[in-house]
Amino acid sequence: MKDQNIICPVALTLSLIEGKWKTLILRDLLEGKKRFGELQRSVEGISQKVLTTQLRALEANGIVERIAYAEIPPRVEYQLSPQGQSLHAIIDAMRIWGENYQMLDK
Amino acid sequence: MKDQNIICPVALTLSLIEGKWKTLILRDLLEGKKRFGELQRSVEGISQKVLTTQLRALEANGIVERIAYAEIPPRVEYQLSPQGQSLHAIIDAMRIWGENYQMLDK
DNA sequence: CGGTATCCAGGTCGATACTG
DNA sequence: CAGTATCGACCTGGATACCG
Repeated sequence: MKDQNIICPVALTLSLIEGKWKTLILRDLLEGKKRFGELQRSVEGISQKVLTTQLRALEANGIVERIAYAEIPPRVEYQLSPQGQSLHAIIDAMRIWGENYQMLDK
Repeated sequence: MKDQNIICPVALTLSLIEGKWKTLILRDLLEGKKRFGELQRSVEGISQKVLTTQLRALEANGIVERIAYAEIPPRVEYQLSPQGQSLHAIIDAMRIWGENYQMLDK
């Protein structure tokens, strides 16, 4: 957790969802529960290591929940926590803003 | 502009406001027009070089406007563009979310 | 299947010095 | 006052190989 987050809640929120991949992961998890392999396919171009890192970070921050089944072969599912679900409105707002922004050319 | 922004408007929006300093700069500019030196004092800890870089990036993306006066000593003011103003709701939403998040300890 | 371990490349940020 | 220039440190992310 960065130092500035203490004084700037905006930076706090942002720190939880920023980065090259987190929004893409969240976008997919907003659709519902997903397995590790599913995420790796839907978040195109991400490596195993980085997907693991990002999911661990989201989990540590209470945004996603990890459910491991004791099976052979192993199965692990990820889903948004209630905290994560509550980001839905913000992500939607950013999506809409981004779509408008795109239409003004650039 | 990153490649994924083409397919993910959320990532597009995020790319414009993320980073260690941009939210802090935007937070201050939401209050109104500011001079370079004012920003450097209110965004505590930022170096001249980085503040310049960040402002240039925000300007290039149409979020802030730069007004230089041909005076001695020089005077430069920065203010949000209409596009930048339209981020207000999103930044507010993130601030509120962050405040709630903080209260759940962590 | 769902990870770790290792090593490396690129970019961002910081410190410092200098300038119109 | 409001920058630019230079150099170096750190950190994120990428490639690849291996593991329970």
